[in-house]
Amino acid sequence: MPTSTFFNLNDSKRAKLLQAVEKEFARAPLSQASIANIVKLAGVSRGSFYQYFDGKEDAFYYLLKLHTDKRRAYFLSLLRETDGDLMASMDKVFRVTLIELSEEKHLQFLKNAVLNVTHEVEDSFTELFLGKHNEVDAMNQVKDLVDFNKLNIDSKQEFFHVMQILTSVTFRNIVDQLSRNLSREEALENFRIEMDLLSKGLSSADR
Amino acid sequence: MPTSTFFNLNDSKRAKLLQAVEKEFARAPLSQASIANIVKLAGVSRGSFYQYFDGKEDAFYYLLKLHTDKRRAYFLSLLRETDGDLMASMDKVFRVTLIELSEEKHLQFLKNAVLNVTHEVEDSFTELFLGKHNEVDAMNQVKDLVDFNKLNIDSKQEFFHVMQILTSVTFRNIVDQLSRNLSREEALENFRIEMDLLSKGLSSADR
DNA sequence: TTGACTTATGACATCGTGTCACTTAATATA
DNA sequence: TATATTAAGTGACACGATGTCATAAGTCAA
Repeated sequence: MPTSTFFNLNDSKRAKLLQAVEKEFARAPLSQASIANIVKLAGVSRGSFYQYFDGKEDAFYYLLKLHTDKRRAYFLSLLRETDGDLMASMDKVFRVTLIELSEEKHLQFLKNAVLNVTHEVEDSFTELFLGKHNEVDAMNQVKDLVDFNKLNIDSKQEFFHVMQILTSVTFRNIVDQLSRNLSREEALENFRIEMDLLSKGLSSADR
Repeated sequence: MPTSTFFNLNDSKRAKLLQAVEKEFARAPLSQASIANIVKLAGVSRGSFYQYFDGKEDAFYYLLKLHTDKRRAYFLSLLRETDGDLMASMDKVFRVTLIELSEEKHLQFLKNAVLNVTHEVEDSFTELFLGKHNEVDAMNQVKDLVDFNKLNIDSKQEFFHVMQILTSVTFRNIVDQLSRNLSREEALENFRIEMDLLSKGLSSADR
């Protein structure tokens, strides 16, 4: 996390910094981004950067967190709108993310993030839906909203795994769309097929 | 891919090189590994290294490929043994991988690879089961072996997506085991639950 | 004004990368 | 065998990036 010094900054300076960080991480993936570029863009000295952040990873993950926090809030609002229909909410969030990825100005940053996904990044996306493993609140928040009757589960313990599965598959679909440059229609169709398969089950024995 | 010069090397020298590469990537993840260490371990000059590989990424992915090729062959043999039972084969491959990860000497290298998974690494693992997207052969090899009657699919097109789903979920379970340091029992139990859920379907509506 | 504390700076030591002119070895050719 | 040609091996070097540190500048309260 950024230091308190960073959060003490006045709004405009903080914003300028974040803008510079985003621009650099949009230009290049984490491993190739350079602090020299960030400080040049932000118009601050190299020393200052290290007073705000631990290093470029710190800046990167903070920025990513800002993005995922927003999406997470959106996901929760969807759960409310759909009376806790998990599959429907997941479906909607996927669609909206696809559209945003092909439009919004943050595209290139997110693309770099997704395509160079490290374990931490993937976790960060998992948090999008589940919240931190230790942050019991966040997980419970989702739990409270979901209508379990719409799900084919016997115990509440299984719910956690349903979320794991849905997150893995959804995330993979997003990565696929970006890396294989699928059209939006193709990506949506692929996702629909996989959600159907998940709904109805993969094994004929269980029918 | 390594250069032809590399493949022209005599066996012992090539082996020594690969050993050095593996040792360094076991010590540190891709981004922190250094070529200086590799050449020191292998007893060759820096210039030579660049005559064999394009850079450290090249060496890393080549080594990873050697590992996944082996596992892929094993997966195919399992499909033969189980008369094309996809779920059972997947289950077995997961179990065996877990055991190997906690025993074999390659543990640390694979751990570093898995935990710092970039998109390419994940793809590489997907290839484990599916083969390269362009390598039609490999995908067909799997297709030929799988008993479709055991799967709840209407078309052969859906088979591709079944594989995608199973791969994502299995891969995520392996990552989880390593990153959260689960006991083998916990990891197996989690995986069993998720495979069951996948088999029977997530939605109550489809029952 | 002084002192205490926070913020800002950029030069610097250190390390890693990729290249290149050059040497050495191997192989072919006459 | 002598010579030409091609392949393999080398390490010094230029370049760029990182993280630190001594020092300067700003802020605020007594």
